[in-house]
Amino acid sequence: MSQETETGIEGNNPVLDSLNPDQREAVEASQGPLLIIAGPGSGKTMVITHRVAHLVLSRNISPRRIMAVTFTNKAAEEMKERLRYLLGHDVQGLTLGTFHAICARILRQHGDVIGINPQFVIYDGEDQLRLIKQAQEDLGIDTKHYPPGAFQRAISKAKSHLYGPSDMVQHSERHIDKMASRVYKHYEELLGESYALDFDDLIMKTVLLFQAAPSVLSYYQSRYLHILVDEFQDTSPSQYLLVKRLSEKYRNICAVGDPDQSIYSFRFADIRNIMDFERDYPEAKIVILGQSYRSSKTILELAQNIISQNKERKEKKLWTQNESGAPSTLVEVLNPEEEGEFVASEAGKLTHQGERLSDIAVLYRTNAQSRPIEEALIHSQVPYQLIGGIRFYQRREIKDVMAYLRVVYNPHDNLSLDRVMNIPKRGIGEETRRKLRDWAKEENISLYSSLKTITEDSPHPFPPRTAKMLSDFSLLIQKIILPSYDLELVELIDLIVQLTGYKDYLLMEKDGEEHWENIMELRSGALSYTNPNRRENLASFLQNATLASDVDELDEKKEAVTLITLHQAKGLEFGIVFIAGVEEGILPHLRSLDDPKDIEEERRLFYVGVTRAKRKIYFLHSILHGRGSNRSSRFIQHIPLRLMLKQFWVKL
DNA sequence: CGAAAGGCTCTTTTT
DNA sequence: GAGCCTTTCG
Repeated sequence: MSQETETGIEGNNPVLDSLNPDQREAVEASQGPLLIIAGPGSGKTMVITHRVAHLVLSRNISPRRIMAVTFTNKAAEEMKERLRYLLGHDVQGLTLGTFHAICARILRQHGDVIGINPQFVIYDGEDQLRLIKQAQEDLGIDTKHYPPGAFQRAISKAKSHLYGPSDMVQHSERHIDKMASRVYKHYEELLGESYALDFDDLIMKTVLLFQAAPSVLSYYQSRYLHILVDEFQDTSPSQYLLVKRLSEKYRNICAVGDPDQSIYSFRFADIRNIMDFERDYPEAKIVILGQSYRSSKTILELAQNIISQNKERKEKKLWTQNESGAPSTLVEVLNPEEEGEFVASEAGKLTHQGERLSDIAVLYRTNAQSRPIEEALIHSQVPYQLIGGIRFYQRREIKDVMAYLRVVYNPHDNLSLDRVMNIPKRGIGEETRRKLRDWAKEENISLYSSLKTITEDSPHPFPPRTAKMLSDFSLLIQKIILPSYDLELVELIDLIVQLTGYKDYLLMEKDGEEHWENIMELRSGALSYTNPNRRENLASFLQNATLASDVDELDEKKEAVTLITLHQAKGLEFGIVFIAGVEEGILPHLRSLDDPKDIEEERRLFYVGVTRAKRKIYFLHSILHGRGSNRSSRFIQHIPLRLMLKQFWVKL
């Protein structure tokens, strides 16, 4: 995939010479708001990177004065890498990262203005759910009748729109909304007591900080002469407001995205942001990147054929100078197991034809679909790498150790302390923990503080045996916390594992070895944290762990088939792409069937999948699925034969 | 009151 | 199959 210079004049500007006229325009327009609508494979990442390089090299703008927001940490890393190449040295001072990472940094630095402890910990979805559950219990709201997940969603939605608990009921008198508002309010109190923020808080509180402290806002506004936002179609209202505020002074905001690839509405991303952009910045320059350097003509045409069926969209022309390429194939198999077997067998054939496994991917709608494919690949000894599923940092044993580390970092993190209190099992059960929570609440102190006051002759509400267990645990935590300031991160992990007997605990259970190996992997990850400031090390280790995404783990060079969800595949490309489960009920997903808007999003998701491919796509449709039979997806109903062949696959 | 074992339900996508 | 809950035993 090499891109030729189209100017015909051999320049000496490595930042501009490799670009086509549209890309070049997008890179060079360095004054005022700019909206780049970038079709799949149109060199979007290159444009953003070169734009930054151009600002630094040709416009003499200090990297310190540029902010670039990416969708994943991996994208940020890659961008850093390419900038290093273009500039010939490391970029110093550039603000580059995801919304969450950038906001976390701002809040650690200036959050104290609105009462945020700079040592805050970040709660992920699971932590969030447990805390909401606790909030419900405190309020006496039955968690069975009112599932915590529903409140979690409601709260996340509110936060993404910058609504506080009281805003929730303002527009509604419904019983359930009132209840949600109460849960939200108490959940906030619990977060505050633990010096914790959830994902949505990172964005929301940053906006609130800017509102409460104009001087802080003005500092950042003056600093950031240029702001770039990638994947703009997937920003939430709070994220959009954030960049809008930040760019108010210079109005040099560059938004890059593709409405046809908007697939995160469930995370409250709002496609309207990209429309609002033109309204909010009427003077905005708009550049459309329509030339694809990725896909063959056949694939691009097929993709257009699919996406053009969406009603809610603006037509945009895509073209390519790539060759026509082979038609794609719709493969009908019997069941999901055979889907896997087909992939395994075809991957074998493809490698014989000179394809590399690293250039093959299997895309699917739901994580659960990966299993039969994995099994077939294992059986046929085809190496693969699975992205996502049960994420590394989400595994129980990893979260256990991380919880200990969090307690060391911030002993007031009640949730983590509560988690760790009986892991490994040390006789402090559910009932005792609840009693301790209630007691701490009465005394108006943190769990940690209450734990420390328990001695033989101090007043406490526990029977002697239980009190002994609690004070023993308290001493154990002291033994970890006290030396922690003098220990390397790895030594700290070792100390935790050793003092708690965590290894034996793990090995007692089934698959213990496997779990223990994960701990060892965590340990080797900790080795790379070599900041002489040990607190800083711990802080960034914890933060990176919670903000890490699955795609960050992807290794493009690895000689293995990549297994990945359609959502996570956004932004990636592969020579050969298999899309599994191209069936009604899976793609489009069952849960989207009754809302045309959701169907359109599913179609965009399918479009994202299709446009990952450079040379060939296999659509897999298994006729039998779980309990019943499935029709093939409506998304492939009207694709002409010259673009897509049909094939029945029968296992030999 | 805690731990272990067995039965139950539910399962979209994720920073 | 994983997490959640109930049951039963210590």
